[in-house]
Amino acid sequence: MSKKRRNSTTIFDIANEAGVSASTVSRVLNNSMPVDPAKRAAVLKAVQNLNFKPNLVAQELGRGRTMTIGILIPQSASIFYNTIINGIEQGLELTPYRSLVASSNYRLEEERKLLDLLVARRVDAIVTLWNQVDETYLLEIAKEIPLISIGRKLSGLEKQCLVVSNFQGAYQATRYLIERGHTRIAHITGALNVPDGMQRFEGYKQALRDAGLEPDPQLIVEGDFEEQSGLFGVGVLFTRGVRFTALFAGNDMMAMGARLGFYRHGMRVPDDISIVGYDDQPGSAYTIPPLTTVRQPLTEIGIAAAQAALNLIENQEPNLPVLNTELLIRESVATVVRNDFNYKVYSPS
Amino acid sequence: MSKKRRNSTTIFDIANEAGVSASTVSRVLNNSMPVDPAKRAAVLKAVQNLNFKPNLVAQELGRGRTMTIGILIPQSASIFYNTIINGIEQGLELTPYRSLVASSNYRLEEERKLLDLLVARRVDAIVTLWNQVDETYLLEIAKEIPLISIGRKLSGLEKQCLVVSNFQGAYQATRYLIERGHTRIAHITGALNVPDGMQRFEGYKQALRDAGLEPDPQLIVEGDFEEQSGLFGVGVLFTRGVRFTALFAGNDMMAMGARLGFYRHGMRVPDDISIVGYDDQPGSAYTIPPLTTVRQPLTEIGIAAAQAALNLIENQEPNLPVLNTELLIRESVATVVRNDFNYKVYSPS
DNA sequence: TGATGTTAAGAAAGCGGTTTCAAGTTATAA
DNA sequence: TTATAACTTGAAACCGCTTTCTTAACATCA
Repeated sequence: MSKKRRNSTTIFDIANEAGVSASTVSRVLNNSMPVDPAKRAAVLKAVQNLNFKPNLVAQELGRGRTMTIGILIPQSASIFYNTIINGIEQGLELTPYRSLVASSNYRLEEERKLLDLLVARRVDAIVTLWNQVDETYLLEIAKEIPLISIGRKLSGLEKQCLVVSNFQGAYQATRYLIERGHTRIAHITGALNVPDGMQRFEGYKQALRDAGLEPDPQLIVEGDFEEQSGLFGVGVLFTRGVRFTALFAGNDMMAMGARLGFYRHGMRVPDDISIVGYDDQPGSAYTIPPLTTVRQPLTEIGIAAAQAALNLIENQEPNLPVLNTELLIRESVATVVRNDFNYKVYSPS
Repeated sequence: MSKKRRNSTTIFDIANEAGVSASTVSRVLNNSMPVDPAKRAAVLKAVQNLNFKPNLVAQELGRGRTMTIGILIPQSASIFYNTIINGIEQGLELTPYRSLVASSNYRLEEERKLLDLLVARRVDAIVTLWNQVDETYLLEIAKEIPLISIGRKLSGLEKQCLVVSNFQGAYQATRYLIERGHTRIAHITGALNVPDGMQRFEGYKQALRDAGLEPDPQLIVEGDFEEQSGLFGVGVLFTRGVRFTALFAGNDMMAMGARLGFYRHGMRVPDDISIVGYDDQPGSAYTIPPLTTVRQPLTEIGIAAAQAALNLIENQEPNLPVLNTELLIRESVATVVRNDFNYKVYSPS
């Protein structure tokens, strides 16, 4: 069980081979101090000969810094989060820092454990994505380690939080449908126990009200961000026998589910029904028809988070920007000639 | 720049507080040896009081093992690879091992660098996914560190490689189309400079030949696994003015691109044209219509790889299973009444 | 009861680097 | 030419744990 693997050539072997001291080897390898060219060459040759790879673990311990930014995400098999991670890595590219990602797969206790793990690994900073850990615990950690929170506001730590307004995005989407002449706009919400779902829901309602339309409970179905619930939601709307010409889905996955629902009922998009999604997930540009949706600047978010984390490490202001959503207009929305007295009526099959 | 963060409470602080030696603290924390219950309690209390989190880096150095499996993937923002990673993590769940993933984003030099990084981090084993590094280099590494290669055969290391037959999957898909009465089956290939693309292409051709159909170059377009090339491929087929009733795409993304192409030309799927994809990526069950596709058992691949890596660490046979593809029949294929003299003819709008 | 075998627990030696410290060299200035 | 400053470089301490070595206390057996 506890076999050690203590064999690798060390800095001392190099020192031997090159006829210098270990300190010198270290200095050559790190370029941390001037070294006699001849010795430097000797060291480099020895490194070559013995195929020496410095032990990063030892380096980290010796230096007391790991040059690592820990990233905590809710789910690894998600392009959404991974796009942000890509952004973070882009932001780290020209620095000596690396990233270390941990995924909780939506399990709360796991999330906390992984957070502990990152701390135990002594990462130099932590970036969390839509985490759900108790705020007090997180604040505790933030006292010790530079922390950036994406997708979740932490009270007292506003400057270290980056949240793209869901409200605004949903408002934008709904507003757009209204402008295209839709007045009966259904909404399949995201999970309402997470802020994003709720905030998008609020944005939807506000846009309606601002246009003088009262949100109709009959047009609202609670979903959970999964395709399944989009499909199901359409079923619910149909069994309610309610009329609507457009649907705003809490995210693209549900939009796709809903779109399948319409397909099953023989309804054409956008001719018979318009759809707007949220997230612009990869593939949304290739749905039938290409989906109009709200895009969050994921890569930019990642880059900004990385920069902020670095700033924090250097004891500077995080300096997070305000980022906004963008409505990507594709082909899933049709303009309707507004006619308040003559809605089309859709009924199940 | 080189500010150290040498503050955290150590095992010695605990030892002090608890009135025991550091060794004892270690023994309590690791349950590695029996310790007097009173002292154990004292240690545990001290750990509580001082909110002690052992330094993982120091542990790793001290033990000479990191309890970490390094994973090298070509792209992080890909559900395909991440599903395998999930599998690996599942396979590691009940063990003391953790995973560390590194993504090269399809950059060859980066791939090699990351491999070096994993080695430098002294991971206990490495799992590579469809890597492209020079084989000799990889074999070199495999001599030092237990290595499992997924998606790529390494000569001389067959037992440590897990490759699900692309040939078989493609054969299966094509065969299915033939069985449903299709004889004019187009193929948009994957990137032909990677084995997967080529092997699927071969499987397609073989299935045709085995059915007495000669592959028609006019029906074949080279793609690159991206949606874009699927869309483009359909355009090419149309401008060729060639007739076909079915399309086998090298993967689901290209199938989606192609599907959009058909949509643009006003063709219905599957009524006018049948499609089969490859990979069963998430969302493929929710395309319009739901896509018939070839599934690779990704999670199982991951689990198997994890187990094999662990075996290797324990100096046992890797024991990788043979895993097969599965054809998921959904709704994108129609049966045609076979009529060799009366193909439908499709021409660009 | 004395000799021997077990055990618990502290001291100390790693692990493989980095960095401080001090000494030895060489360059600079007077 | 000599005193002094500026570098290079090796020795040694250190990072925070684990693990071996040793010793002291205690149990076992004849």
